[in-house]
Amino acid sequence: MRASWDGIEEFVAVATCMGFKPAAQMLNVSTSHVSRAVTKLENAIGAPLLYRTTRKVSLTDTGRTVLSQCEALIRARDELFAVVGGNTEPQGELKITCSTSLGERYISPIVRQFCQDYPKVEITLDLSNRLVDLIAEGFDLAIRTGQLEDSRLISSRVARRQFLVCAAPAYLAANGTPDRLDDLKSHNCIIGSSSNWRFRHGGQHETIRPRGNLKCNSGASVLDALLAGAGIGQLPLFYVAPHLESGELVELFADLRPEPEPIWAVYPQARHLQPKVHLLVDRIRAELQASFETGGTQ
Amino acid sequence: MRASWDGIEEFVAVATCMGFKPAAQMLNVSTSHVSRAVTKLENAIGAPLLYRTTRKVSLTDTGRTVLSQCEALIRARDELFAVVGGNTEPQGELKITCSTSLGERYISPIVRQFCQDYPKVEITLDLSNRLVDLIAEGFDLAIRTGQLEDSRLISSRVARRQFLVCAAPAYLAANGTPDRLDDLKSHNCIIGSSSNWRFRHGGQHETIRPRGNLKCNSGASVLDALLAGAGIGQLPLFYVAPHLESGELVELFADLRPEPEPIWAVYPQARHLQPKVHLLVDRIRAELQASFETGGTQ
DNA sequence: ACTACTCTTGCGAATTCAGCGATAAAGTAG
DNA sequence: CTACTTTATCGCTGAATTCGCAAGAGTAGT
Repeated sequence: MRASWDGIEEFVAVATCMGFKPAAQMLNVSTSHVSRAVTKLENAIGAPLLYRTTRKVSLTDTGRTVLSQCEALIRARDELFAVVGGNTEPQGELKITCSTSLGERYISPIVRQFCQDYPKVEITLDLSNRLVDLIAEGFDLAIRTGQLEDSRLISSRVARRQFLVCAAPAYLAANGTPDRLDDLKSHNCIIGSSSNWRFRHGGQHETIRPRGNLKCNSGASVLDALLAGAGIGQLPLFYVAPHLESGELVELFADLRPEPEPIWAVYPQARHLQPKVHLLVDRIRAELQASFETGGTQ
Repeated sequence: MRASWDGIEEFVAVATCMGFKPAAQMLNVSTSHVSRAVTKLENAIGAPLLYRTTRKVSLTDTGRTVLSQCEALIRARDELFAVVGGNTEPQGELKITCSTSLGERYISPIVRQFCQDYPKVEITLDLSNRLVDLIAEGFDLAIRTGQLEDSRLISSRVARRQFLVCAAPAYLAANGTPDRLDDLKSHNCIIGSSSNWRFRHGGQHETIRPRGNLKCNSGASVLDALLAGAGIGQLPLFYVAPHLESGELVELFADLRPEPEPIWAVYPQARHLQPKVHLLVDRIRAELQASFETGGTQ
C-alpha cells in the first residue's frame, strides 16, 4: 500500500478545531468524511492520532508530532500555490538585462508583447554588453550566452544558437576560398562580439583567434560587412540564414560547425519563485524556439 | 476554489519519467488519469508546467520550480509516514527515568507490559528522585510532576493527580479535628516528598510548611503512618482513595483542595520523532487515566 | 436516570476512474 | 517527401470508490 494524502487536511482541521463536526464545517464536507479520512490516516500511520471521547477530542502523543508535520506540509503546499501560482495577476517591477544584439532582435519584441499582456508588470529592459551583477543591481532576469559563472544564480536554457562561418561569394572570388582553418590567417576576418571563433573538429573543440581590420560587437554590423564582401565572419545562424538561402552568403567549414551555444535565462535564487519571471522565461523559450526552428537547425 | 493535493504525485511522476505513459505505469493508473490530474494541477497553479510534444515532454520554467517543491512535499510526507508510522516494529534502546514512588506503583507495570508487547525494545527504567539531565545522560523519556524547567525538553501532560489532606479517625478523635489551616501548626503532620503543602483558598494558591516528627519521601510509608493514626498527611488521591471509601481515613479541608498537579512526559527534542517513545507515552497516558479515573476526580 | 451532544457506521447517490477508440501531432524511416 | 510509429488529449460508457445523509452508540453534564 502506497502513501497518499488522505486525511492530512482533515486531521489538521480536527486538531485545530478540537472536534470532527467543526472541522467538517470548516472544510465544507460532512463529518462522516472527516471521520473516515482521519481513520484512514491513522491506519496508514499505524497509530492512533486522536483520543476520541464523544464529548471531547484530544491529541495523542503521536498525534502531536504528526500534527506539526502535517501543518508544515499544508503550509508548504499552500505557499507553493500562492507564490508560484499567483492567483493574482502578475504585477510589480521586472528588471531584465540582455546583450544588445540578441535583445534588439529577439528579446525586445517578446518583452513588449509580454508588457501588453500583463499591464500591471512594469518592465525595465537594459540592453548592454557589460556583465551586469544581477544581485547587486537588483535585476530579476538576464538572458545570457556561453559560459555562466556566478553560482548564486539559477539558470535554465531557453534556446541554442548555431554559429557558422560565412562570406559573400564576391569576397571569395577576389580572395580565394579557405580550405583549412589555417588558411584563415591570410584572410580578413570580421570580428564580432567574441574575438575567438570556435569550431569542432571530429569530437574535439578547437578555438582560433582570427585576424582582421574590422571589429564590431554588433551582429547586424558584422552581417552588413559580410554582405558587402568585406571579409569572412562567424555569426549565429539566424542572422545569416536568409542570405544563405538567397545566395548572398555561402557557408564555410560547414563540417566544422561548433556545438550550438546555449542561451540561458539567468536569475537570482531569491527571485526564483516569482511567477512573472517564470511566465516571461517560458514565453521567451517558446518564442525563441519558434524563431530558431524556422531559421534552420534548432 | 481551495487548494488540493490533486496532480502533485502525477506531475512528479511525469517529470521523473519524462512521459505520461511511463508515469502512469509507475503509479499503476491510466494515462488519461495522469493527463487529467496534471492538467488540473496546471489550472490550479495557473501556469503550464510541461511542454508537451507528443514525442517528448519537457519542463517549463515554472514547472522546474514547482517540481522541486512538489518533490520536497512528497519527500516530507513519506518521511512523516516512515518515521512516525514505523512500518517496522519498534526496536532499540529506551531509557526512562521516573520518581521512585510514581514509578514503582504505576510506571513500572506499564513499562513491563510494553516490554512484553514489543520484545525488540530494550528498556532501562531508572527510578530515582534525583533530577536527571535527560540530554546529558541520554534518556529518552522522563515522567515528572510539578514545574518543568529545562526548555530544551518537550513535555506533554499524561495525567493529573489530586492532592488531598487526610487522617485516620482515631488520630482525629485523640487530637481533635483541625478547622482552619492554622490549626495544623498544633498537629503532627506526616511529611512526604514535598515539605510544602499546597491549598487553594477561593481562587488563590496558598502554601504552608507543615511541622511533624516523621518525614519520608515514600508515599506508601506516609500512607502507613496515616492509617496507623500517626498524624495528618497530604497525599495524592490514588493512594488514599480506597481508604477514604472504607472509612479508614477521612479527608480534611476538602474545600481547600489544591489544583491537580500535572504529571508530564518529558523528552529531548531529538527523540521527538521516535515512534516507540510516542507509543509508550500514549500508553502511559491511557493507563494512568484509567487508573486515576477509578480513583476519583481525574 | 435522563438529556443533549458528538463520533461512528450503513446505505443510496454522485463523482471519479479505467478502458477503449478516435484524433492530432511529432519524430522516424524508407 | 511520404508513410508509419509513437504518444498525448478528448469523448464516452461501465464500474468502483467516495461522499453525504440518516440512524446508531456512547459519554458528559444535569
